[in-house]
Amino acid sequence: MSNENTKSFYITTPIYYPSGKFHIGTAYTTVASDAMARYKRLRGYDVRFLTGMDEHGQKIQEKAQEASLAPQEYVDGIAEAAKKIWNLMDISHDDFIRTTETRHKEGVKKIFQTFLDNGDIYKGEYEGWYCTPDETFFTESQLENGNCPDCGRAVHKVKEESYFFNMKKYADRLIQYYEDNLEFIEPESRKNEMINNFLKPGLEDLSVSRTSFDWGVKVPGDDKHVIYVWVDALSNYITSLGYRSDDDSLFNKFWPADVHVVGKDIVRFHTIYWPIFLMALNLPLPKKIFAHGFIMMKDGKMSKSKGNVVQPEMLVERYGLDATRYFLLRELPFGADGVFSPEAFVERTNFDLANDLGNLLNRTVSMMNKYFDGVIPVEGNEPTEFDTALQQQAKDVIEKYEVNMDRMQFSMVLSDVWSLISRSNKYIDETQPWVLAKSGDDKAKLGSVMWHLAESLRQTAVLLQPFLTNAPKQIAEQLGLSADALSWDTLLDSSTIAVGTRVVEKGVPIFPRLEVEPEVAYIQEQMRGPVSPEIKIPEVEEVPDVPEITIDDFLKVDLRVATVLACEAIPKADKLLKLQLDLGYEQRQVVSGIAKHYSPEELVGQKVIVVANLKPVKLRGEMSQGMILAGEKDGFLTLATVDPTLENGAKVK
RNA sequence: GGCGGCCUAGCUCAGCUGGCUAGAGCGUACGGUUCAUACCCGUGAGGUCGGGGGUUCGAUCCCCUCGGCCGCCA
Repeated sequence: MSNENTKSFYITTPIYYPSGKFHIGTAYTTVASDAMARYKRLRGYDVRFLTGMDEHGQKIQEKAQEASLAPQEYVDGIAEAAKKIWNLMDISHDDFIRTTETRHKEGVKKIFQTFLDNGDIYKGEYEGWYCTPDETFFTESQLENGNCPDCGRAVHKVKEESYFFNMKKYADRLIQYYEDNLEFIEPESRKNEMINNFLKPGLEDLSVSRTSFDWGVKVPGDDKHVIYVWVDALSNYITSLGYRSDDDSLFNKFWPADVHVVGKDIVRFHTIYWPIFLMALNLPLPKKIFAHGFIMMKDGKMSKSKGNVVQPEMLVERYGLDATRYFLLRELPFGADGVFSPEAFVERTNFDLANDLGNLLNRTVSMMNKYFDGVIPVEGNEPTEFDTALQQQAKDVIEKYEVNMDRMQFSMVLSDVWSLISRSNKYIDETQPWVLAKSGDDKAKLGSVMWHLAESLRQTAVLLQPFLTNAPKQIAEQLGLSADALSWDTLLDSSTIAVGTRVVEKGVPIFPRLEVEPEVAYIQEQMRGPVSPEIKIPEVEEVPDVPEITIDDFLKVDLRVATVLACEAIPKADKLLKLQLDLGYEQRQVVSGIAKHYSPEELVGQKVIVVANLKPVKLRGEMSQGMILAGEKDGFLTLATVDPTLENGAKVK
């Protein structure tokens, strides 16, 4: 252990943006990174695991204002909530960086200054369209029907002085780096996307400052400008290590990072901008960017309006942390999207944890007590074919485990570990200990069977440590083993279980079996229910400045009640639905941007309000004669409803 | 519209550079067992590997094409 050649391992999660809640997707990223960090520690690496919060930006400034808080107070509250949930999830991070901390801000200033000094940054003028709620800029051509392509809300034109980073200068070097480091971006498909969509067509310079708000790090020597999100946020990976501070020993030890774990939505920033910033700083690039997928629900993405948001706290509180972590890491292939369903969660917990693993431990402990007064017997002298098969399985699993762990294929690793658990259950059937117990003279043979079971469970416990944070300890406790018996080095050391080790007298099931239907119903209920009050930020609806109109202006709008007769999606347009409406006096077709909020089926038969005298327009090749009204909140659209007794064609005023 | 990916048993998915009777889990039918959390173990049924064409001695795996789904970009 006291080896000065100990290898280091630096792993990071993204720093999360305080949008007011931590759903299960955020927990997923963090738990997966945690599993990797724990594994590397288990293997003797000197690990540094970083997570944190991205606390600057216009949106936060506004949210704080709405909540009548200073921005700092606002983010302080959320940072506390974040720390609380990571504590709940047993996240073993070594550091928690907040971009509002001095250590970070000082680092960012130095980094920006270097870019300026080296001529990588120049001052220019930015022109584009800005979506305030999304805090994103768009070019003219990116807009959809003149609105934000992400959320469909109105955008406004902005033109401001800005600093730009000259990306082109480093593009070739970056491509070369991709080629020299084939495993830099995983999964590989993400790399192809970056090359085909950004690098091949040529990089555009990146705007790296803003003057429209001031909640951020000021540009050195130009207070009007705030350093914009990506330079600020990405730098956390090195400022947290004390890069260019008085003490940069951590930086020297841990940089370059071994892996930045990110969601697939921010791959571009981590595989293009971040490496280029590092090149401009003349620093080595991270070894790997691993992009994981999203947790989807059966009916698509999680959203409040669909009532399918899963809060990790809810799962942990009712089913325990291990069951929650197990589900996330086992059910979803790391790197691809996966689906959460209450049924799958309950079944995984029952089948894998309760029936296979929990029950194996329980029956083993029970037999030790029944046949050997609770003392684990010694290994037999001559292994039977069953013993050999069991041990071989363990060896095979360990071998695959190491390979797949390095590839961060957590679901595969767990599946392999369960093949050892299954093999152990089968081993009991093969050896039939209860038969051996009856024929008194096979005591040694029976003892050997018991030893093999204990050993196999011990190995399982060792292997599960990166994933489950309680079960391995519980297994060791019930078997009467010390913590030392769970170190990686003991995996294949058959002398680890000390002679005379005594198991607990009564093994309590470590994973109680769940009743399927009530629990599925419970989870569904929670998903529908009000968002947990855990992190409640008072929200005040933004009241936009809209000029007053007269009653005459209003009467120009011909609003009519109509019934949706038919509705279908428009191919190649994921936001648009084509509706056939009955206005009483006529039928007409309207194209509406609500596909993300309503399915065609649920709209048929609905009464809606139509702007009947809107100038017809062609959208995606389809005529739209009018517009249906919907209310919007946080990007979610809800149709304006009408009393069903109002007849089609009735005027609304 | 451009680039890329996917479509394998009822369900969710494995199948590396083409080669024995195409696999796993769940579900299902039947059987075994009792140490155990009504758990565990075994056997069977079930697939024209999206459709069509091609290359090859041989293709789920390569090429072309059609259809459906998805990702990134525009």
